[in-house]
Amino acid sequence: MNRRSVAAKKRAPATDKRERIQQAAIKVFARKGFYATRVSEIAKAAGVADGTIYLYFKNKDDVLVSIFQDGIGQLLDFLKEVIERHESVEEQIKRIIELQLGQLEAQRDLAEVITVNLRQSSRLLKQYAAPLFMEYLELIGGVIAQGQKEGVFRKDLNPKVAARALYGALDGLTLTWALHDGDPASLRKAASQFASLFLEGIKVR
Amino acid sequence: MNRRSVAAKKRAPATDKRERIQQAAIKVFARKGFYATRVSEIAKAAGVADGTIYLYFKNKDDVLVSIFQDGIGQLLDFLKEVIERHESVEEQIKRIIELQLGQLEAQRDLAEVITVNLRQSSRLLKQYAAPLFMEYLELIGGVIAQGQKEGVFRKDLNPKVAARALYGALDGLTLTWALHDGDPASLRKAASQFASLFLEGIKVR
Amino acid sequence: MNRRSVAAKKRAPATDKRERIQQAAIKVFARKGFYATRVSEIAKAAGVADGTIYLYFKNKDDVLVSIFQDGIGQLLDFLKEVIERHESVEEQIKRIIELQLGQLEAQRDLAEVITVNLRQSSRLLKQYAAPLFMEYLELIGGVIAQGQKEGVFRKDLNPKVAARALYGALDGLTLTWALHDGDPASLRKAASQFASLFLEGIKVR
Amino acid sequence: MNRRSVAAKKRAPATDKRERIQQAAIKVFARKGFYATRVSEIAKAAGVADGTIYLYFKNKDDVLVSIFQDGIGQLLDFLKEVIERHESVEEQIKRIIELQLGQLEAQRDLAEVITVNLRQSSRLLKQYAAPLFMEYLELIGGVIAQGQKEGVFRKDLNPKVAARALYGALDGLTLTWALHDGDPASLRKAASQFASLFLEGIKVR
DNA sequence: CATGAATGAGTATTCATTCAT
DNA sequence: TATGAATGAATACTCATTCAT
Repeated sequence: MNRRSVAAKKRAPATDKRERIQQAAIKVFARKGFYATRVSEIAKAAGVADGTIYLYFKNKDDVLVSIFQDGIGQLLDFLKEVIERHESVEEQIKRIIELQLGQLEAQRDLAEVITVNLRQSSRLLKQYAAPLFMEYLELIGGVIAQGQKEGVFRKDLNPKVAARALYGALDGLTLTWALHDGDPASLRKAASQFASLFLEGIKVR
Repeated sequence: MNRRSVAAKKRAPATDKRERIQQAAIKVFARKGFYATRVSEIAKAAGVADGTIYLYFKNKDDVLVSIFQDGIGQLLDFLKEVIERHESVEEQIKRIIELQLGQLEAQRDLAEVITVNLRQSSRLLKQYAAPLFMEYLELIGGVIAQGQKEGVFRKDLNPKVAARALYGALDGLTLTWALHDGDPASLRKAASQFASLFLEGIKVR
Repeated sequence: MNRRSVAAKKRAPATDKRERIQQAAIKVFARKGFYATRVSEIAKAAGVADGTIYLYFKNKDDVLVSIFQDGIGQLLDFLKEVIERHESVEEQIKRIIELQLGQLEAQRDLAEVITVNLRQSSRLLKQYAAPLFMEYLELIGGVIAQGQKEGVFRKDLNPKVAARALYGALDGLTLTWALHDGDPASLRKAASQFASLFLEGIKVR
Repeated sequence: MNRRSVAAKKRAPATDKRERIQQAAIKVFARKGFYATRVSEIAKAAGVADGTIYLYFKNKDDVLVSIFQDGIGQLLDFLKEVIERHESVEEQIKRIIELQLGQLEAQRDLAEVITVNLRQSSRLLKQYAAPLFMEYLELIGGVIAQGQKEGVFRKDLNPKVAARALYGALDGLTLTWALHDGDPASLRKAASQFASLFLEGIKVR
């Protein structure tokens, strides 16, 4: 404990700074886009020198990737929790929807970075985002497959297709919300409406 | 026909070259992404000199925008046609889904450019894509509202939310398809499955 | 005669066009400067196609050089006439001053092109302008030397120095006039005042 | 002294580099002209990287303008000193002539840059040079006006015209010297001869 | 003679990254 | 760890010139 806190004294400020840089980057990326953002702008927004960024990240790409990984990683953790809680699959789907939209609602800038900026480099998208994406989609697909096995969800739908459609719909709602609206209430309302639409569509009648 | 060929004598070569540049750009953009693509690469792929591109487009951005505008414009035209044909709203939704997926299925590179590359410049996305995008969404929203008026679709769903979700789901299906799968059959199958899911979810019971 | 007029039918329009291009170039050069002027702008101002300019001039430099040569050439011709008229040297100096200022007063744009634009290319200045310049200066120097021989002008002044100073003073008056004033009357008044100043300064007392 | 060296610790290297770039630019501009000079050539001559130039100057234009401003600024400072020393106006005129020619004689390249290169961009000339130029002319004009008030100089000459002619003559002498001669002695001799010519011409008899 | 579409060499400027302090 | 001055590779775009018609 003592050792940890001693170590913390040395690590904490560093972690702090890393996070400060990430937060600054999220803000600037959201406002100007990844390519239009200068490393010096991130540094300025984070209150550090340009060179300092390279002490915490390999390069500019790495800053974006780390933001995505941390963001989607958190989402994955939450998702796993939801699934493990053994609720009904129907309830799980509801939670997934609330989670994805709710998570981002709280961090509009992060939402824009993940939905928009990440696509700015096909290379990054394919290399880093896709695998995590697939993991996320597979978890959702698993829930749907489980629902089919339980006889709750229609069996004539490919779970992967349903999962992709679900994710895409949520991404689309987030995108238009992030670009135009920005009102938290509207996103929450959209979430519940879409949940109803999706569940009615997928449930066995 | 005769008239067309007469007109062609003056316009065809120019239009031809413009289109050749666009097609070349679609290919290169899809492969390397917008920002990573060099103007000289587009020129080379199109078989023209670098400077020639600037006789047909204002700048590199303009090339991307024109691709999107022509692509989405075509989609809009088809969509309007579908709606005007006075089919049932249910049928219209089916056609919209087939249309959007079918249109892109035929042009995988274009699909990737529109779903991925366009988001590479927030500025372009907001400035040029958003308006056409909104028009597209409004047309879909109109179909849904019409269905509600006819008593066919549930009235507890906001047409705009449903439209965005629909578009997003299709975009998501296209994205994963363009990035991973690429098999035309799978996209068509996904289309019919998703149509069923969406319609079951939105119809009045 | 008949043959000449027949030939004229073929040559006249050509000469016409050459001059039209020169006049157009003078206007545009004066307004935007040599380097900032596009060949296409000259073409447009002259009402010809870009390529046509290359039928009458070797290149863009050649257009400027030809303007200078024709302008200074005319000045040289007039100057020789003045000297040959056997007036008193004092009278000749007066005429030179009136000539240089008067010639340009009538063509303000040409004045700016010669005083300002020609210096825009050191290469052109050294290669084409300098020799003609020297000829001009030598003519003036000759007048001064003649005045010294006649005992009218002070012998303690190097004729070359006096000639350069005379030319420079006139150039300076023209430059400020072309850049700021532009009122013909003021240039004429300046001419007579400077003539008085210069002659009083050079005459033997 | 001590204070200067302390300040130097922080400022000197920067100022040093800025000046090194200016000196290099003067050399290259004089040899090749402003437009024909590549930024990379200046950088190479100054022994810095291309990008470094942009840490000290806004752009290529700014390099030229700064050279002129520093050069003419120094001349203005000296000129004010001369005038403040309360010498006779006649003496002041002599000093002005010696100053302008002497100043440049010591720096032939700077002379060529100021007399030739500066005119290469009408825009720069009008925007940056003209104001300082006018200040210089007004100082000279003031000396002449003072001489008229004292009854030493002829009152039938417009002080502004006389000042412009004086400046132009000196500029002309410098120009031909910089382009052809280059012998310091000849410029000094020309200075005294021209001073005599000008003063004899302007003095009341 | 005249055209103007096409060419492609040529360059100022930016900005991610480094490294001496 | 932190800095930020210096680097220099990399590239969109321009525009004088050509040449097929």
